Amino acid sequence: MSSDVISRYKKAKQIIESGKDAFVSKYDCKNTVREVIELYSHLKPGESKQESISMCGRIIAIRKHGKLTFADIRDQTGDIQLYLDKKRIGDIYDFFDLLDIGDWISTEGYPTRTARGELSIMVDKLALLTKSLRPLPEKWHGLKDKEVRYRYRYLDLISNPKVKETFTKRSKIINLIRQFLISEGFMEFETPMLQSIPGGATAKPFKTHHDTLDMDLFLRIAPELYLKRLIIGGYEKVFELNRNFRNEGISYRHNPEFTMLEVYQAFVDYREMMNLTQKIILYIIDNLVKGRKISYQENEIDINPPWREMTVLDSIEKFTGVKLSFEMTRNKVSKIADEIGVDFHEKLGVGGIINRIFEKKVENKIIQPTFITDYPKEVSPLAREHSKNPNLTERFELFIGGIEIANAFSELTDPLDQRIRFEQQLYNEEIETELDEDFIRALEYGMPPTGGLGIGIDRLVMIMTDSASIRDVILFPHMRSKKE
RNA sequence: GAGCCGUUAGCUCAGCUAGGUAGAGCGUCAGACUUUUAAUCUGAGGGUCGCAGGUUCGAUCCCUGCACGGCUCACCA
Repeated sequence: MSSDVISRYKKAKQIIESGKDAFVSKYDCKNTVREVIELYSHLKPGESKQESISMCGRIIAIRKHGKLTFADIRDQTGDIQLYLDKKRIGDIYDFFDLLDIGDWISTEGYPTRTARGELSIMVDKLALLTKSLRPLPEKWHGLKDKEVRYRYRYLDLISNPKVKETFTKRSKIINLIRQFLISEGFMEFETPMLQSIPGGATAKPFKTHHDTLDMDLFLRIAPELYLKRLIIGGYEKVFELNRNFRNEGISYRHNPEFTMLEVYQAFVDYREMMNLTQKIILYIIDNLVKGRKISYQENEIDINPPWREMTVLDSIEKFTGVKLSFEMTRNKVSKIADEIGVDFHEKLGVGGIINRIFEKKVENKIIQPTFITDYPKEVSPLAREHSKNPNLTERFELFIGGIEIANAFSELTDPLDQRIRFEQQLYNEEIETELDEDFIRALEYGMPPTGGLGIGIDRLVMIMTDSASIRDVILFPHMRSKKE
């Protein structure tokens, strides 16, 4: 045990032996720091106001000057300085010697502005709420070690104000999305996270087992097929905003569990989903930051519409100079892929290879908000065939900052076509799963024309908070366990 | 899964080029101090140098393996 910890334990013992509580059960905190700062912003240096203030907070700095001590405390709303004068509060002043940075305290006093211009509380009463037994990371350099920051995120939140800002924004973004969709007449539902056939996407699922039913279950990779059942059931505007799980690699934009918004609306197509996507993101940005320009990593991104729209083929031509067509032979397309250094699975057809070229050569270059359209049917097993070209689907993806943010399509409502697509998918993907007959059955009862949209919330938060890695917008990212 | 890099005091980091069992700042502890806000000044304590082997008279330093992490790639509609 370090000397810091030992000394804190000693102080805690001393406090308890003196008859005080080092871990009290509650306290009625009447004022927040922000309130106090706003209420008394008018005080001039040297001026005081004889009004009693009662606050709670964590000690984040102590500056002792003999018979005078300054301490900064922090609550959720901000930081404020305490002014302790031994002449005014002899016993409390001595008691304060047993307190450390990190301790939670309650305090009462009156507001005053010091000669140096710092709004402070002249302390009359002060009590310990919770003793902190471990030292917090150093105040000036903060906590930098990424392993410690991710493993002990609470320390990261205490030490790095920007981190706290990021997660505050994340919470607001999620709240704004719900607020917007509900105001537009959508209803939020919760569909199974444990599914017997993981569908709605192609990804390796996490497997688990239910003992009583004695059946294998999978953590969902997407809620899609269940939300569509709700459309079939007669709800016309539905959404779900919750976690998906994919048992795949971790990268700056992939985490095994991630948060997804899925929205379905009856009687509309993917063009309307495009409008909705834009409306959601504009609603967020207008309620979150000033203006519609944000900087993401090295780039300035202009969220102000209209957003660019480009087909998959046009975007490939723009960024690689290569002209492709879905009417080309597989031989020709695969040769081109080889030439520009894109490898691909041998089972892929023309559409699959073109999609692969797009992913490898284009995606991360699309910085400004751009809707990419006309995705090949081969890689869109749940999307309706394009009305003008049977090789394509009515689908778009939205890219911002080089990251795929949204994916949407006019939903495939034809159960016969859906069966064929599922069968092709099972053949192509080598995923150990079975055809979801129950979903086909649901489609057979009739799904109205429907537009569907998925937005990757973690990635959207990355863009909105200028975070380079998805782990910076997930509070507790997964780590290997570490023996201590 | 692969490559590269990292792991030294509570935190942030030096030291390793050329092997001789470790330093700084902040924090801690003791003392001084009635207007500080990275307070200041004086002094003290604090280390299994990630873990395990190997080479060596001697390893934080060189070598091997392992653990954990980071970045990049792979995987990922």
